[in-house]
Amino acid sequence: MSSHDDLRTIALAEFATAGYSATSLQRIAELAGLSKSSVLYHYSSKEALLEAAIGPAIDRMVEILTPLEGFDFSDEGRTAFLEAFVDFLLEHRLEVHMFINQGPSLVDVPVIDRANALVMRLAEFFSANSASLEEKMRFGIALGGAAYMLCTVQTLDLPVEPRDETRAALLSIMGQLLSPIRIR
Amino acid sequence: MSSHDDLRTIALAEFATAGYSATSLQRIAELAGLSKSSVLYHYSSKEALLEAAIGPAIDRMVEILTPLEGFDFSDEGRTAFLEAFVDFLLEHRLEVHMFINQGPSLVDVPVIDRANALVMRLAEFFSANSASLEEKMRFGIALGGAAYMLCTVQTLDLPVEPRDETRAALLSIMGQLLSPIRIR
DNA sequence: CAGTTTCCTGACCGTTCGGTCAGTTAGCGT
DNA sequence: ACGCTAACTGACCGAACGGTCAGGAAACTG
Repeated sequence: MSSHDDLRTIALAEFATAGYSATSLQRIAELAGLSKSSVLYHYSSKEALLEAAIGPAIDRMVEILTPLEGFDFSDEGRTAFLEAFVDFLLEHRLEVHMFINQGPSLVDVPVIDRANALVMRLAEFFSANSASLEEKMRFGIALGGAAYMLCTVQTLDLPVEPRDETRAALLSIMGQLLSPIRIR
Repeated sequence: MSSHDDLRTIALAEFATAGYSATSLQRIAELAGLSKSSVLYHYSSKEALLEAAIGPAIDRMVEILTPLEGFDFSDEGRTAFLEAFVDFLLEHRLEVHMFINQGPSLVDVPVIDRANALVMRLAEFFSANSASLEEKMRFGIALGGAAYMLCTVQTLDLPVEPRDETRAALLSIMGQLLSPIRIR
């Protein structure tokens, strides 16, 4: 893989696990086997590296969400969206963990503002119709909980494989949390 | 309130919202209307301030958890524990948010190691008997989700008052997530 | 072959970090 | 009046931070 892509991957992993502020360019350079100057050759600043790390995931989620806005979440398309959402979480768990847990603390960084706006749009989408307090709380728990759980698999002794089983379980849990109509 | 307690409160709020690494002693000093030297007069180091900020909450959770370990979570004491757990989350939401979301990134700090050990004990307690993958995932989502949601109330347009309603809703959601036996 | 571009580097810069220390001020018991 | 202590401060320190810059090595291009 090219140094350029290497750096993006390494930076994403470090930003997500150690935190953006706590991750130095020196650290990323060492993990990539390069000098700090080389990191700044490929990405003009630390912020540019952050943009490269999480920007594509934000764009992808916007792609998924945009055509659905305006439709009711309780429509028949709900299951299909839930599957797309869960697959997105599984594929971009590091990115989601990043802008969920560090978004509020990194305001004024452009790419983070985009991420925070996306989270707001998601919240509005899920609570589009008659959202009670509990339903809003359910959305917050589902989103923050999935982001946390998917990045703490090793700490909690959770196997990430087989992927299919993880996906099925996550679908079940998220469906239960986000379904506006529940069995009492 | 004394400067000593002021500093603890301010530091906790900043650590939880902006992150430990991203919060400077200078910043805390300014919020408290003191000089950085005064902060280090009351607390011998930044780590000591962190210990004062989240240590008591860790001790309190250990107090709640310890007498229950060894008992099955599905016993009749389950509801009582769930209520105590939810009340703990509501009272110490900033502290929980801190060591849930920054715990993995601050290893080798003694008080954080204590927090991480506590999370492990909690996980083992909840999954004491026959925990399937999905049940472990449910625990992770419940814990991380509650920590996230309770600290993102303003972003998600969630009212923190009335407290009773929040508590009841949280009890309902956490009970549904953590109950080992569910309606299929 | 010469010229250009790509990739990479060490030296260096200004700033901020956590932390130390000597010293000042104010209150309080005697 | 005195000394003692708690609260607080500015000056200062070495280290690490993000970032700049001039230049070296290698590969591609005419």
